[in-house]
Amino acid sequence: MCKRLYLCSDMVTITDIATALGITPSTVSRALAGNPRVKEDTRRAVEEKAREMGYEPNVVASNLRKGQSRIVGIVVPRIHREFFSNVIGGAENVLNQAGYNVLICQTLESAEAEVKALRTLKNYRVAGVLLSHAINSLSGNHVREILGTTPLVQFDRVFPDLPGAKIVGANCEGAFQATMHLISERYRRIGTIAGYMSSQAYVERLAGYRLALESAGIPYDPSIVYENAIVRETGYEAGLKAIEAGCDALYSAGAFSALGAIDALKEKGIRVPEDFGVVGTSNEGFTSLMTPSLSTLGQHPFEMGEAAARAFLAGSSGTEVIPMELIVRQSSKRSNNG
Amino acid sequence: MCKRLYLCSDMVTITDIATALGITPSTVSRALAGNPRVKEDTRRAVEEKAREMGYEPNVVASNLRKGQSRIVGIVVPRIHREFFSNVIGGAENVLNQAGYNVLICQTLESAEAEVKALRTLKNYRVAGVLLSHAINSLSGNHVREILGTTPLVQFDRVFPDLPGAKIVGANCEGAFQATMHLISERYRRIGTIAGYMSSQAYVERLAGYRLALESAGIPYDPSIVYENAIVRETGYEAGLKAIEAGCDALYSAGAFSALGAIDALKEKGIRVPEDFGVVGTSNEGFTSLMTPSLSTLGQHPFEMGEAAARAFLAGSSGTEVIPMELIVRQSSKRSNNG
DNA sequence: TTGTAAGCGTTATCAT
DNA sequence: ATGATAACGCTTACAA
Repeated sequence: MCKRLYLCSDMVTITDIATALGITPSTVSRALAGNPRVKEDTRRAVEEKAREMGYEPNVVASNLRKGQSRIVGIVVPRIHREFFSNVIGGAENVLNQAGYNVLICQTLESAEAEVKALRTLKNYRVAGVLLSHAINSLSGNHVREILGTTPLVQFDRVFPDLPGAKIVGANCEGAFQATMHLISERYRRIGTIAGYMSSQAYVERLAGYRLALESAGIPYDPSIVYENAIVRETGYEAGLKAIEAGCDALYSAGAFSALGAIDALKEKGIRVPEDFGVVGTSNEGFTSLMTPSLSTLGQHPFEMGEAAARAFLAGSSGTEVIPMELIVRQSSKRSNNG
Repeated sequence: MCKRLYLCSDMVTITDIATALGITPSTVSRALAGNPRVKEDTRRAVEEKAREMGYEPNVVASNLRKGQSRIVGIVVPRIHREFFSNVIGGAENVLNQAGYNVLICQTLESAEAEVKALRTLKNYRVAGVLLSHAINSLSGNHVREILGTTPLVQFDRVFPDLPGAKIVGANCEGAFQATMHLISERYRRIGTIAGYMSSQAYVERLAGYRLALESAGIPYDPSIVYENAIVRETGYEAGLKAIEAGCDALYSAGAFSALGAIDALKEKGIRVPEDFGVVGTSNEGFTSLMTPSLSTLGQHPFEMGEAAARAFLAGSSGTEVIPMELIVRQSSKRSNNG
């Protein structure tokens, strides 16, 4: 019925190869593993037979025996966010080259889903975990308790109290720069869509914003700090409030929330950037395509992913800071009649 | 040194629980697996001890023993494309609920990477594979040879000759509708950015485009069919050529290529939609945000992912067609003056 | 250079 | 209801 008999039985084992060759599984294992303690002839014979029989190694068995796997788990809030999918891309890039595969979990910003994902990864005895926690996530202690001794690299959204490698953006410096830019463009009442204060990244951005104001002699006004989820809808609401509050600019700690704010401004007939300046955060693809194009504090997600992967591979436990880069586009650039 | 001794040794096994309780691993296994053939008291004792010792099951061992895993591999060209990350999201949604986890691989449109990914998944003895092949991918036969008897669900970009479940968009109907829309908006010389003819999805879109033209009595003109990669740059080039060729509209089989075409039109001072209509494919987020906003043939990636996952779970081998939906925005909507 | 044998942690079969 | 035992496929001392 079936021409290539070997391929059909599907699950060829090293024992099958061994018996076919009249040798033992150990030798086959060694030959296939590139162990030098095996005759050149034998190795060739084994390799040929393996190919002929369509052998594919069973990494499950191999992992069990070796007590380790070549899978790295990546846990992110949502994979369809460009920022995160690029982080994943960068990490995968480095990890694949090092012989690792990647198991991706998304938490959809749910703390319970995060716990479940971490537990699942632990149960697979993954070699390590790269984590960016859900916005309202549990404490660092809890993560550590689930993960036990599994190596952990945190990125972007990190628990500062949790030991181990961390890759973070230069949030404070970046927000400082973004806010200074708005000031230098002669905006004077600058509010901020600050994000969730449960996450260190947003705390730092707020700090940078505040620092910029104060260094320019502008008093910090908590009434125009909008602590919100950084999605389009909440950005829209913050935009409305900022208008009410007499703001003429907003620094948003997110990109989609900046978009929402611009929705509100357009709706109210307020011109951007002439009457109102907006700078967002994260260089999502749409930011350069919308009208007015959105000035934004670009992160380097691909590099962040690469850095996280390298930190895992190196077993590092330090904190690496990835610079941010202010990309000035239309939404914050007043015409030059200064 | 360490307070919670159990948590520190990290790898508690059912044998540890068994000895701690003075029973055998078999009983512990049964208790944990919810096997009814175990006394209620014992079950409770085991569960408590397991919790107390911080036991986490070793799914690697379990998988090896059971000869199957609860991992489903998903292979896509690039995860950062919204279309694919939404497919993944939909599939993950369904699969997680069914107790499966998802191993994601991206091929970056490279046939070799695809082979490697499939082989890796096979080596992990995944329960199944959901695949959207790289644009210049190998033949269906080759896929089947690598995967052996591993269940396969193809989606979006499928090999028609390969047996098994397929989830596809209504490409022909959709492209027909998109092109008819351009015709009804009184565009008359309509070109197309057709994509790679090595992929069935694009072949079908081209067929739909052609069908629409012919049904409207417009001759099909191969000289304004631009078979290209559907990225922004090639879209730009196609846009330039379409202008040269005297077109007044383009149906693009991709979204980014439509964007590129509009780049070219803007550069040449040609007004969209007044002088030139454009419809793209795939409802990427940016399409609604750009100016002019891009009319596009929306797919339903999330639903496609769900359908693929369900097809896997059901062991189905039929072809399911996910409808497409024309979203008319500015880029193809001429002002209403007759 | 190769074979023998034990074991990774779990589950399934067969006894008891 | 529980225990003993083997097995999943692979790796690795240790022995030969």
